[in-house]
Amino acid sequence: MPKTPAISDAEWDVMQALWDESPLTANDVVERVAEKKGWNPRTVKTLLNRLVKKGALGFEAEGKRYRYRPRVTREECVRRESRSFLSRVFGGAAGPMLAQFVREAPLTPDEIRQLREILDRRQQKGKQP
Amino acid sequence: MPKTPAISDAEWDVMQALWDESPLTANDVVERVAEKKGWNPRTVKTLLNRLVKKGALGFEAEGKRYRYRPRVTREECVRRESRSFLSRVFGGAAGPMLAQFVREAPLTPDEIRQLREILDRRQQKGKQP
DNA sequence: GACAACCGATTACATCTGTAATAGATTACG
DNA sequence: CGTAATCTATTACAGATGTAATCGGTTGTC
Repeated sequence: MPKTPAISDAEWDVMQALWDESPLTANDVVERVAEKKGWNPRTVKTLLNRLVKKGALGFEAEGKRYRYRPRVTREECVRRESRSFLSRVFGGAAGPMLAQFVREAPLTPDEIRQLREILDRRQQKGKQP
Repeated sequence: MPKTPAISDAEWDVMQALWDESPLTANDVVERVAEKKGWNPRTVKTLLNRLVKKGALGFEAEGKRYRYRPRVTREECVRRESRSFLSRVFGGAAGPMLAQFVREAPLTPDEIRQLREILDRRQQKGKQP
């Protein structure tokens, strides 16, 4: 497993676009994130470059342009960010964090049902060792 | 409501100490976080200073030393970080985020029960319009 | 073939962060 | 009192970040 590099706020937007669909050319990425974020296309190019340097993205040349694609999975990065968030803000205690969100986050009835199911399954697992 | 300033990783450790107990002198804070984090006491002083400048901490002089205390609540900051984390990593969708954590986070049976209860209450609320 | 358009590479630059060290004021000790 | 110890304030400094602009090569256009 390649260690997932640190990915900054702005860089996340670029990664998300490429996790949603890849490979993409720089311009493809610009189309998907630049206007949404109010960024200059140059800014997006810079971010792509940095992400390549960090090893988070790779690319193949296609004629004079590049086609970028992730070299780290979204899951790895999500896990890393989650751990970091959890330890920074909740001292690593998932329970209280979840309690807060489950109490306050906007959730559809369906999502509530799904979460209950997941918890049910976990509870069952715990019962029969 | 004072806008909560951005609080960096290292600064969170200092804030947590002061949210747990305040006011504290610089040395009190050093005692609580420096060794745990392997920081030089100077580093803690720097962080205290920056947090004062940011408006996250206030202090009263007590003789030649200061007694620091938070000027923003933990809740505000937690909410801010949570929103930021959620939108960066999960595009703002709390449902999937919770699903992932509820599936993978280490939770005690008791925590699982509590989460179920919270969900139950929310489900009830939804039923009676 | 000349010039414009486009692309990636390099450079810019102010902030923020992590991590201290030094300076200056003050106080406590001998 | 004078000197050392102790505080806070100021300064340091490299790396990360946000946000671009410029350089240099390639290509498409007339």
